[in-house]
Amino acid sequence: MNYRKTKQRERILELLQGTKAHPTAEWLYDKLKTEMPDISLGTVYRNLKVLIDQSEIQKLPFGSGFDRFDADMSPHYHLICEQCGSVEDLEIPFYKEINEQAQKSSSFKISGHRIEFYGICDHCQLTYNNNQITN
Amino acid sequence: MNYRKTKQRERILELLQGTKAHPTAEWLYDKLKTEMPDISLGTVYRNLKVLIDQSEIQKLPFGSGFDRFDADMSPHYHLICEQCGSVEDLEIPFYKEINEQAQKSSSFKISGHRIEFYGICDHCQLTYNNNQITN
DNA sequence: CTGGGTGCAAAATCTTTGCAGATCC
DNA sequence: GGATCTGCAAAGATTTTGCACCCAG
Repeated sequence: MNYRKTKQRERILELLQGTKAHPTAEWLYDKLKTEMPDISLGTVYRNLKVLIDQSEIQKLPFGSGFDRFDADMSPHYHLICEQCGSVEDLEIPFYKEINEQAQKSSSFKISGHRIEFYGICDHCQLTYNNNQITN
Repeated sequence: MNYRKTKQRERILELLQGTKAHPTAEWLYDKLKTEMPDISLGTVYRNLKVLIDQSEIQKLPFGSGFDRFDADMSPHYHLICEQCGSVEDLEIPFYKEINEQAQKSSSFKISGHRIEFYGICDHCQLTYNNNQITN
């Protein structure tokens, strides 16, 4: 993609760089509407995608995708395949201590944590090269 | 809530206990439809909620909620307030080594990880008691 | 000029909910 | 019998996309 420079994208990046609020698309949209009354939410989403592609920002995905459900209630971590989206359990010990370590650096009252590892699953490792070629 | 025993809920729990796939609601719905052709997605979602309330299962939330965006591209972790949903950066060193440790226990090709800490933010700690009473 | 970008609105995706009838205890 | 549950369908909530016009390079 040969991206151009636009006012909208420029301001979205500036807003994100100027806040610690980890904004949602809606938050950015509301801010921008005061200075560009005609801007649309679609434009915000499209530009966020471009900025991610340019590695200017990152997405913390809480919203898109599917919720998943797990009958294993023991504390454990998950592996997520970036190719096919499959989720597996990771068999490593649960780091209880990490909560206390985090607590030292924050005024939050920390009650728990969650770790997800990202990578490529067995099945996709076998077919990955093919996919690379055909994409 | 005084929950009853129903075929639908029973089977949803059995299916979740019998798989390592970390299913989505849709996956469960599709499986169930072969044995209960009239079951609805709404029923699946409602029962998942009940099972969570009963601590029989847990939700891995990738879908509900809002995506958030962050212009800080350095590897870092996040704190999420369970009361108000606000997100803050956590100032602790990034554990690069944890990827290698996880790699030893998995055949995934691991490329990264993400940690989120859950707790109550400063502001909500101040108002928490009030909320408890009024809720 | 021309391909990328925009606003608008409709559509897509995932989840929740109102309602009337069915079911469990 | 009455509270809980169900199927159905509509509504919510969030994100994506088609289209016609616009604008940066």
